Amino acid sequence: MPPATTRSKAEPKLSRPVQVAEAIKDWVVEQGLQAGDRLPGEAELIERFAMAKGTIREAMRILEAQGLIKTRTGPGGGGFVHEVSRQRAKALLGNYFYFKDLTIGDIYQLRLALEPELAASLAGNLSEEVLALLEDNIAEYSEPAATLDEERQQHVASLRFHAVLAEQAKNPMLGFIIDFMVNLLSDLTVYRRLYSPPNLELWKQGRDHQQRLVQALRNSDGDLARSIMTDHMETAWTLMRQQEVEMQSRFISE
Amino acid sequence: MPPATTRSKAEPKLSRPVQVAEAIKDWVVEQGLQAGDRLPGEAELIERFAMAKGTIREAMRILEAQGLIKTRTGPGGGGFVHEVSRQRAKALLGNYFYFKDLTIGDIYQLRLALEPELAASLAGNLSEEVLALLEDNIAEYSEPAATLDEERQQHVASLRFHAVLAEQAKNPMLGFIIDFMVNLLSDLTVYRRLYSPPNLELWKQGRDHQQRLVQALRNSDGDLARSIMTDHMETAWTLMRQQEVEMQSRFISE
DNA sequence: ATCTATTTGTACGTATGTATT
DNA sequence: AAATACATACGTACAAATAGA
Repeated sequence: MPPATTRSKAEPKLSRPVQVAEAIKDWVVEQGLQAGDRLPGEAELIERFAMAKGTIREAMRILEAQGLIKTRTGPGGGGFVHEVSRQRAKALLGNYFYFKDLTIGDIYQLRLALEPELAASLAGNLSEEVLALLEDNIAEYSEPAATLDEERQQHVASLRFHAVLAEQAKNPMLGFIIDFMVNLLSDLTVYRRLYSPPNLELWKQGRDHQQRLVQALRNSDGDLARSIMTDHMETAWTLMRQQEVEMQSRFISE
Repeated sequence: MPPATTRSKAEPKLSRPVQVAEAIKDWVVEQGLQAGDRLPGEAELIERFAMAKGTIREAMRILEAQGLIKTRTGPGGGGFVHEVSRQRAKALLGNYFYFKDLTIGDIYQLRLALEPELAASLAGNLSEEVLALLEDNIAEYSEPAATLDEERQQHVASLRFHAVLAEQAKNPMLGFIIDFMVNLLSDLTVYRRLYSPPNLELWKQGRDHQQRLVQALRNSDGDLARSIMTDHMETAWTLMRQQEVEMQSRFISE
C-alpha cells in the first residue's frame, strides 16, 4: 500500500484510530506486503501500538471501508491485504458525485471524448470469445421493444455492451472511467415523456452502430471503430435528450 | 446520501458495523439530511440499533473513512453529514490505481482526450481573476530552469496551471478526472536521464502554448483553445517520453 | 462428525478528553 | 471557572466462526 503524501496543511488532529490506520498502511508498504498477505492479529497490534482493542478494531474498519483489507475470523484468520476492487472504487467515487449533481450532458460529454478512444485502442485486440459476447449482447435488442419495461431492459443491456468493452481496456484508467459512467447511467431511472413515442429511427441507428463496431474491431480497423463509436455516442446522446431523463444520484454500496 | 443499490449477489455476510453503517446511510437519505446536518448521538444510535457502543463507533468510522461524515466532540457534538471532499475522493480512487500499475502513456492518452475538451468549454467562461492567476502561474517558469531541482519545481508549477483549469470546469466529472491525473503526475518523482539534456525547444513550446491558451480563453475562442491544448498535450507527452520517468504509485492520504 | 484451539466479533462498564455554555 | 454534554479510549468478559485433529 502507498505511504502518506506530504501533509501540506497542519491538520487539526487525527483521531487515534486514523493514526493507527495510517501507521498500518505505511507499515504494509514498508514491508512490501502484497494482496493476500496477512497482517498481524489484533492481539499483536494491541501490543505493538499499545492501544486498546476497540481502537485497533476501529482502525481496521477504516482500512476495510477503503477496500484495502478484508478480515476473517477463526484460526489463521485476521486482516489480509486486499486489492481495492473495481466495484468498491466505483462505490466510493460515486459517493463523491452524489453531492455534485451531474447532468446527463456531463456524462455524455465525457463518453463522447473517451469511448471512441477506447474503441480505437481495442481494434484487433479482442479475443473471438469477447467478440462473440458482444454479438450475443446485441442480439438481446435485435427487435424494438414492445413494452416500456422491455425498453428499459434493452437500454440496460445496450449499456452492458460498453461495460464489456471497458473491461477489455488496456488502459486501466480509461476502462475504469467508462465503466463508472456506464454504471451511473444504468442506475438511472429513465422516464420517457408520455406523448413522445420512442424514436425508432435513432434506436435502429444505435443498434446498427454496435453491429458495425464489432466488425471494425474484428477487422482491426481502429480508425473506423473510432468513427463509428463517435457517431454512436452522438446518437445515444440525442436519444437521451429526446427522452425525459432525470438524473437520480444515489449511493452505491458494494 | 444514496441508498444501497440492488444487492445482486447473495453476499456472504456483512459484519454488524457495516450493516449499521449502511442503515445509517439509508436513514440519512430517507430523512433527506444535507451536508452539515447532525445525526443522532452515540447514545441514541446505541438505543435505536440496540447495539453496543463499540459497534456503533466502528460504523461511524466506516462512514468517516468514506468521507461521508465528520465527528466532533463536546456539547452539540456528534456525527455530521459531510460532502465528500475532492481530496478525499482522489485519495480513495488513488488506492484503487495503486494496484493497477498505470503508465505515463495511460495518463497522457486520457489527458489528450480530455484536456482539449475542457479548454474549449472554458473559453469565455473564466473571470479575469482566474485568467490573471493563470498568467501569474506561467510567470513562474518564464525562464528555463538552471538546476535539476528548479526544473522539478517548474514541472509541478506547470501542472498547477492545469489544476486551476480543472477547478473551473462546469462539468464536475471532467474537472475531477483531470485534477486527479494532475495530482498523480505531481506526485511522480521525475528522474531525467543523466546524459540527455533537457529539451529546451520542447520546453519553450510548452510555455508558449500556455500563454497562447490563456489568450484564446480570454477571447472566447473555444476552437483555438482546444487546438492549442491538443498541441500542448502532445508536446508534454513527448517531453515525458524523452525524460526517464518512472511511475511510482503510492497511497495518498487526505 | 465432534471436539478443540485460535482468532475475530460483540457487549458493557468505567474513565478520560474536549468543547460549549 | 465550573458544570455539562458529548465523543474518545480502555479493559475485560463472552459469543461466534473457522481450521485442524
